[in-house]
Amino acid sequence: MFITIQAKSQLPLYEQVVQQVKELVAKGILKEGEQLPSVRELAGQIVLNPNTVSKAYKELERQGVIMTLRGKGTFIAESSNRLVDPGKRDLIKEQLLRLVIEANYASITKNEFLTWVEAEYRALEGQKDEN
Amino acid sequence: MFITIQAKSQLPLYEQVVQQVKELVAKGILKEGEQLPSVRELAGQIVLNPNTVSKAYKELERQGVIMTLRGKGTFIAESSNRLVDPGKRDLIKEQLLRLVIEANYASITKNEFLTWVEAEYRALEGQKDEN
Amino acid sequence: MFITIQAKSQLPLYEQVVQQVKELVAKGILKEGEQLPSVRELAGQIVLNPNTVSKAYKELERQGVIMTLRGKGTFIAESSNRLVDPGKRDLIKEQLLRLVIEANYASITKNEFLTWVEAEYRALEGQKDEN
Amino acid sequence: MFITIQAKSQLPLYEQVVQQVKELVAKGILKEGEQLPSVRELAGQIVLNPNTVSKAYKELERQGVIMTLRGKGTFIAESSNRLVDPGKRDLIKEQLLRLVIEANYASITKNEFLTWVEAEYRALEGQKDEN
DNA sequence: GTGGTCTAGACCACA
DNA sequence: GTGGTCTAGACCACC
Repeated sequence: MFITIQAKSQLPLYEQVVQQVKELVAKGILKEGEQLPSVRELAGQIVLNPNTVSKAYKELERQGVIMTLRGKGTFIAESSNRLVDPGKRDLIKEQLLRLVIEANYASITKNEFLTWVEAEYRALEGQKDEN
Repeated sequence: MFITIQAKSQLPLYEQVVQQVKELVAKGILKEGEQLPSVRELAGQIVLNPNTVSKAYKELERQGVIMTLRGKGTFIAESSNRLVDPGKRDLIKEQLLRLVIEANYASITKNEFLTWVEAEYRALEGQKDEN
Repeated sequence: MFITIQAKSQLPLYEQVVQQVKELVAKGILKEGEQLPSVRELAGQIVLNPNTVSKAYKELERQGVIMTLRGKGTFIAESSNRLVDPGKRDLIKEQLLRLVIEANYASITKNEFLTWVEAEYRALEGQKDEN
Repeated sequence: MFITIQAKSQLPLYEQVVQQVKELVAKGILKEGEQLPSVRELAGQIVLNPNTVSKAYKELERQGVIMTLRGKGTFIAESSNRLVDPGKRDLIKEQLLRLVIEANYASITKNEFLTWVEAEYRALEGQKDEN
């Protein structure tokens, strides 16, 4: 699992784990049914408090991205089990508005911004056959 | 001043004020030199504690979006005085990556996402003659 | 009277007037016995509320830099009448310490700082025969 | 942490904290990575409201002097992260001019003033090996 | 009237 | 435990 944590980021540590697992799944690097390292194992690898990793796993499970089989371990769930929070679309649109305004203040042009979006979607689509 | 606060949002109240003022300025609805409502006045309008509004104004001043004249009030600053925090571009790119992944999980297609970006940039450019 | 006011400065407007009059006196541009413009006159020139100018004159009078002759006007006082607040030396030393630390954080070298001091003292000494 | 607050000073309490932390860092007494006392702890020590200390820490963080790790505490930042506000040099020069004029009125000679500057710069350079 | 500072005390998310 | 946010209410300097 290639997860890197930045202690200084404003994003909570457990959220960083959540985001990166979701990114790895979206890119097809982690595939359905694949087993994740245990909480303690991952906590050791990325030097985090196990409670923090546990919180990340709980959130991932809530979203239906992973599932825990008691006594067996944690696995990537089937994509059909994913949960999309109601109002998520609106929330994303709202956050996008904020981001565009901030980009505008940072003198980032529309074209530059669009290029970024394209690049990031392309990174996802490359290996995304099963999503 | 058309500012609306959503108590339920995860975004801090003072940040909501900051964002909305920046949006109004970016859209040209608030113009350079224009006076903002006083801290107490705005606090009354949007039903917030004056300290919270004050915090928002302080942050806006730090970013060079507004300026305060002692004893006189608060005004929209010249755009040349704007301050962009170092590393802001990278931060935006990072947040955009997160947003694209979330959009992907919410089944928002690339085209849809791009359309949103275009629309929001257009809303900014529409009235931005003097900025 | 060559006085310029910067509305944006954090220094109070009346203090700016006080400082600049003291500077003009220290440089010998305003000489003992010379008459100052009236409060209203000066307020008109530098576009300030007369109350603000009045406050500046009161402070200058308190420090013994100027004196008011009722019905006649306001004049530069004799230097022997000047008042130095007790503890002023310590206060200046303290402020200098703050300034040196700030200079240090702004990457201003000792030599650069010393050069500035020399230059500013020289500007005062040039015409200062009667101080 | 040797911080002392003077209630009578014209300088705001939180600014006194900011200045003194910057002084301790500049003198090398507080080193990179070192942990600062918690907001509540320092507030208790110097008998201030935690909010006031928090405000000081926020300002120090804004200047890149310290950094906070969520849930962990506050630490001295790497000196490479320091932020110098634009126009800071000019501001310092301006304040220096004011100080020199005040010194002049307080009968402080150029040599005396220069000696003070030298002494204070020396106090900074003495222990600054790793900055 | 304006904004700036400070206190007191509450609640919350994060680790 | 940590810092972050918010409210309520007070006092002050400046204009």
